[in-house]
Amino acid sequence: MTDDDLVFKALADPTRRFLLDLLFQRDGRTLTELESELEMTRFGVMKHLRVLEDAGLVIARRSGREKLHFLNPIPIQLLHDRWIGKYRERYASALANLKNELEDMA
Amino acid sequence: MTDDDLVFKALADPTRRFLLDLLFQRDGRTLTELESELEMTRFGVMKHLRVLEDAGLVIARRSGREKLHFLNPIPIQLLHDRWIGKYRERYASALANLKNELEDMA
DNA sequence: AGGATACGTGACCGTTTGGTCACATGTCAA
DNA sequence: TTGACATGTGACCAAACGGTCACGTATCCT
Repeated sequence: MTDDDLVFKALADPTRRFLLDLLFQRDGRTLTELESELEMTRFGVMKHLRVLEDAGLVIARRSGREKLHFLNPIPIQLLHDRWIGKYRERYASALANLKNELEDMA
Repeated sequence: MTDDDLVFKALADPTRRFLLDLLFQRDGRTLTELESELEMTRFGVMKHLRVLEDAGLVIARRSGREKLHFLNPIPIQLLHDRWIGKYRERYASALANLKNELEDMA
């Protein structure tokens, strides 16, 4: 499985995107803290965090008996650079074409 | 299921991303034409195209006995605007912070 | 020391997903 | 009009996924 695929798959679940949002608001939270924001058992949240870690979207650091979770925006940046960007360019050129057609009609 | 979720889920499969790439190269292809590029039966490809259509990433038009498929970059643009963009900003500011720290060390 | 706290593992289970197939419908062209 | 072609439907199956639970380990605090 390629890196991009891990990231795309990780982003495919709404609970995981919500976790990213939580960490976006405030970093360095523990598992129990994140769990308290979700209607789900600790184990479910743990599994999701695992997927996010494997994709590199979350980086965790042990501190005593706690595990602190941090957001890593770099995979999303890379995804954008080598995949999403080109489709946005097409969107832009599509808009430009439409603009030209409208002007030709006038 | 929200629109964003449909798009994320559609993008989560490598075969579907490959189909988008094919349509990005050249639009308006028929199902059989797309099938010939994949190691998969026609039915598998049909299912994937269905998912892409439901997410709005592909728009199809019937022409006689053929069905022509077109790429629609707008959902990706929207996804970027209201989701991916903010994580890229954090990436940018993280880079800026790193730069500052390096300069302070000098 | 010992109880409370925070996290981890493996098994388990229902649902979704990716893929195939038999069969059916609509369309073109001689 | 008949045969070849292009797409569609529903059933089916194995694998992956989302989620829970019983149990276990490490750490803190008094």
